[in-house]
This record gives sequence, C-alpha cells and structure tokens, in this order.
Amino acid sequence: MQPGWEAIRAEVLRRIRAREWRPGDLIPGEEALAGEFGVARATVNRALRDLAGAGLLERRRKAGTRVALNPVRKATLDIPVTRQEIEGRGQSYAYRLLSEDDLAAPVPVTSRLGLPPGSRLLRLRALHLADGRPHLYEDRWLNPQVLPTPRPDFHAISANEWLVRNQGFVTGDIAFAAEPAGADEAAVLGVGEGAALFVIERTPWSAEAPITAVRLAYAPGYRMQTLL
Amino acid sequence: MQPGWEAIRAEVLRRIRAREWRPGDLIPGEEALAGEFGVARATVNRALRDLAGAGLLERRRKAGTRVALNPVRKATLDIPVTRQEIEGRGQSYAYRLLSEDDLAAPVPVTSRLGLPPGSRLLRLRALHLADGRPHLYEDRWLNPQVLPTPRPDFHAISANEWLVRNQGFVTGDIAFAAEPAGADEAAVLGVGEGAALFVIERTPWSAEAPITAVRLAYAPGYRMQTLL
DNA sequence: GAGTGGTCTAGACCACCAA
DNA sequence: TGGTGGTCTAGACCACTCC
Repeated sequence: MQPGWEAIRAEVLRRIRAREWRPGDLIPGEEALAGEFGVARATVNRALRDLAGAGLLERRRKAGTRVALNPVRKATLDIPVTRQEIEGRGQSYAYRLLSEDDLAAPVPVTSRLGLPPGSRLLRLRALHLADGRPHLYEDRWLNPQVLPTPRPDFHAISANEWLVRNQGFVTGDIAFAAEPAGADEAAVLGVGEGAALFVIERTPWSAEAPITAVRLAYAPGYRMQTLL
Repeated sequence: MQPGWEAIRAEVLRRIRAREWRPGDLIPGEEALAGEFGVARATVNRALRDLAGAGLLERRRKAGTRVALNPVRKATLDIPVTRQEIEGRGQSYAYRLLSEDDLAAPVPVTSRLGLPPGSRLLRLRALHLADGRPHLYEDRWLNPQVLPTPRPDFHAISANEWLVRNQGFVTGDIAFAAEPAGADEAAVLGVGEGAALFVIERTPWSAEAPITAVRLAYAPGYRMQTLL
C-alpha cells in the first residue's frame, strides 16, 4: 500500500478521534511519523499542515505538533456574485441602480475605510431582483480612486461585479448580522419596517487603498449555507 | 533574490490584477513558470495550488491553468465554542440548561438527520449568558447513539462543548439566517417578539451517524466577523 | 544552542482528460 | 494518446523558538 498524504491525514485523524492522541498531547515529529508510515517527511508535512489549517493541530517550530485543545471549527464560505447566485438557482436576475452621488462620506464610513473625515466618495444604492422580486438592497460607498476615467456605467453592471472583475484578489473584512429593516430598506425591499434582515458588511482593501464599504441587506428568507 | 512560493504567488496575483493574464486566459504551465522564476516546479505548484484554493485559478490536468472567469470569494469563518467566545471578550460566561427530554422528533428534524420518522432523540434547550445577560438560545436534537452510558451531565457542560471534546472532527453543514424571534425565544432572550435574531443551524455528522441538529439564536447585536 | 517545522530542489512516476 | 497537473522522494538548508 502506498499511503499518500491523504491516507496519512486520515490515519492521524483517526488517532485523534480514537483519543490515542488526546487534546494537548505532543505527537511524534515529522521524521518519526515518516519512518513509521514509510514515506518521505514532506508527505507527512503535507498531511499535518493540512490538519493544522483545519484547526485540529497546533504546530510550532522546536515545540513540535500538538493536538489542539480547543478545536476551532473553520467553515469556508463561498461568497458568490449575486447575479450568479440567483441565476444558479434558475431564477432571472435583474439589477436596478437607485442612486449614484458624489458625497462627503459620514464619519463612520470614512473611519471604516481609514480615509480622512470628509472625504468625497461615490455613493451607490442599488436593488438586485430575483424573478422580478426584491432580493438584495445594496448601499455602497466607493473610493473613486480605484475607478478609471471614464467611470464604468453602474447602470449596466453592478458595482460588485465590476470590482470583482477589475480589482482581482484583495484583503479586507466581512461581517454578518441580523438587523431590523429601517424605513428605507423596508420600502425598497417591500417588507414591513422592523422585519428581520440578513445583513453582510464588507470592507475590501487592495494593496494600496481601501476600495469600498458596502452593506448588503437581504430580503427575508435568505439563508447562507455551506459544508463544514 | 530567492523567490519562495509566496513571492511567486504574489507575482502571479500581480499579473492577474494588472490584467496581463485576463479572466479565462490560459497561463503558462508549471514547467515554464519554474524556468522563468528560476525555481523548482514544486515551488510553482505550491503557489498555483494556493491560488486555485482561493478561487482565483482553475486547474485541470491536461487542460492547464486558467484565470477564473468568476472569482468566487472564499471566506474562512472560525466557529468558536460559545464559552470561549464570551470569555475571550472578557465577559463572564454562564450556561443554563432549560430542558432535557426524550422525545419523538418531529419530521423536519429526522429528515435533516436522515433518521427514520418518529426516532426518539434527546432534546436539549439551553441558554448561554454573557455577564449575566442572555446571549444565545440553543435548541438541540441529539442522537442518543453518540452518547456513552451514563450520559454526560448536560447541566455541568454544554452539549456543544461535550461534543467538541468527544466527537473530534466531523463533517456536516451549517447555515446562517436572520429570523424574527418567536414567542418562546423572545421570552427566553428577553427581547420583543419579532426582533431580528441571527440564527445558525448546524447538522454535524460523524463518519457513522448523524450527531445532532442544533439551532442557535443569538440576542440582537451579535455580529460574526472575519477577515477575507 | 539545538531540535523542530517550513521550505526548496531535482528528479520521477502517475492519473486524468482533452484532443 | 500525449500533455498537464498531482504527488512523492531523498536530501538539504534555514528560521524560529524553547530550553
């Protein structure tokens, strides 16, 4: 039998689950395991690195590898472009730009973006529809520095889609919450004021500058789902 | 300069962002890039594999590596044990078991778990408190097959914590939503009926059997946050 | 200081799958 | 069926960090 790194990962996993190696225990070094399994050290390394990435092992140079005391579950979420998400369900997608203004951004927005107070940003409000019904209300403040001249036509393409295609990979943060619908949101989404909305707030950064601060409020019934 | 796989990843990223390689383009093979960067093919492989994992590249044997047309953002969420999450914020943690019953589970629950209708499960209802105030209402159906005899004392340890410590790594699914508080939840959490609650539903499986179906309703104001 | 994991190399074989 | 990515090896050097 040729183990392969996935087989080694599975065996290590089995020993953890079987409590042969208990939380907090130091497990044998890579060299020792390589000898035991009859593979090269790099193969063991690949398996253990994968388990460490999943939060099951904690590895430190010199200190060795331990079974994590508090296995933090890590779930990977896919954050699709809204149009694809809707079309992927077989529904028709439509997008409507509600407003587009150059404004001095309020302080909470500039501080989220790390820009000086009073910076002028492009504010976009838009509605995404699935089968003609309101699906997602988008409220976005966009750093005009990242835009080319002339500006993209945000009536034709959603800002998110344009950014995904033209900004590539970026860092940033993302937060999820449940919030009651405000008066504006309730009207736009066609729900009662105070309805429970699933809200995503994102603040992506490129290497050089903050890109945008966006608040996405989903119509009731939206669920975000993933495998563990 | 010794590139290293992270430098190679950065350079590939730069080319994608600079649109030297556009979405859908076939990029050079590993061998060619290894030659260009003056590193071994394994080093290039590591960098490209990482970018593919992030959703930016699509790789297929024989077909080669392409820049993804629709870069799906992937975010990794940490799902901590509630006690640690609260104590990590410097708040005091308390846990109160509200009820513990052997019941025939309703059909939605048995179907989620893939068990025959009418299966008897252990239902646990519990409240987690932060600084003495309601933080999280937990409604859980637990497969008694995974429990030892005698059963753990779920007054002393929360079911989640017991499972994390004793079930090890499992698969399953997880969903996030915003829902209005029902009458029970509102009373337990001390909020108005219909308040917007952040809800997580989890259904973890071990290799052999479904473990539990749990619904977690967080008190208003809860945010789940992570880096992209 | 020394032990451990992190990474790199040069080469090899293999699995997959588009042509 | 050939080209490409996936993986493995045996060895090496290095960086980090605990002792």
